[in-house]
Amino acid sequence: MSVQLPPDCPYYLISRATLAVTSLLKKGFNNKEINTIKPAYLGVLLSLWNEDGLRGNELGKRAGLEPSTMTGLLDRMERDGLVKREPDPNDRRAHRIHLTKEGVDAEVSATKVVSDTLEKVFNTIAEKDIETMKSVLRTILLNCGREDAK
Amino acid sequence: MSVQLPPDCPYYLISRATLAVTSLLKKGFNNKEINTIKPAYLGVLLSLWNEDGLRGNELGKRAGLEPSTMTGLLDRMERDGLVKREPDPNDRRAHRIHLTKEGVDAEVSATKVVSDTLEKVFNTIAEKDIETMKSVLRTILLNCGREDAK
DNA sequence: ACAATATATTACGTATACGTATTATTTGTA
DNA sequence: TACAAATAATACGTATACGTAATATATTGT
Repeated sequence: MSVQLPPDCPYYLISRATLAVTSLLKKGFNNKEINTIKPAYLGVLLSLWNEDGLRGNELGKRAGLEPSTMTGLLDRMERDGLVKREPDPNDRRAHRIHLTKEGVDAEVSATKVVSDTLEKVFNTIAEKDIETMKSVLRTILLNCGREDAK
Repeated sequence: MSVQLPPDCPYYLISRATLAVTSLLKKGFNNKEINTIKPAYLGVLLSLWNEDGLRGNELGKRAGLEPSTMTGLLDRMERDGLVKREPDPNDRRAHRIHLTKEGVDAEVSATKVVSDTLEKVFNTIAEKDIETMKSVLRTILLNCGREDAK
């Protein structure tokens, strides 16, 4: 494969698309009753809305993030009042991450922002093409030696 | 479109794929004669190898980056000896960005790292599926209100 | 010609993510 | 059981990218 100029390079397009969608989500989270949520919080929130009290460890795995990334992310989420770290009674190395009331209450409006945004971004695209893209992206992750690809 | 859990969400997959490929490129640039190149430099370098002496301004447009992002990027590239800012004789607000000898010389080995990496990442994927993905990504950029989509 | 506007760039603060090193525990094994 | 190895988390430095505000210079419209 030859090196292509940015606008034709798949890597360029993937990078730009990531930034563009992230930027749209950020805007969505900025003019609502929920202005404490940031795009990076979503991976954690989705996991916790589904199952509260997971370890930072486990949250990182589910979101595909390194442990050292989780530290700062959870710092910001705690600062913004969405979660609280609690000591794990069974393992003194670990913390359990619990949603605060605010974190729980954010689910409805945050979910709406996310679906509205994804709707806007993806609704003009044929379902089968999205599936093709997802499959290609999973293969890319595998080829990069990632387990995240499931 | 409903909010999907991370491993099934196209946005999650796009984000992870971006990080995974970037990480692979970074590794490629780390055990070679060229250890000053970082993935983010590529957009600038590709433009300058093609046409030296562009403005920071123009480089940002071609790479799809904000002007304020270019400042830091060019700072690091100058620090790493790849480019040099020169005053633009026709416009005292502007700079022309010129490759140093090291920047020029890096082309061959850097291009090799990039093609080897992209080869590894994409070669198991059918060409038509890559094209489908690229087309979907361009539509995503358009739906996000980006001009980058060309 | 000059005021208003636009453009090129930088400065600064923040978010996001990594890698490496460190600390505190827990687990597994000799 | 003692000690090595693994695990959970944090600390720290760095890269990457944005947005907003500031500065300097050009361009435009009157």
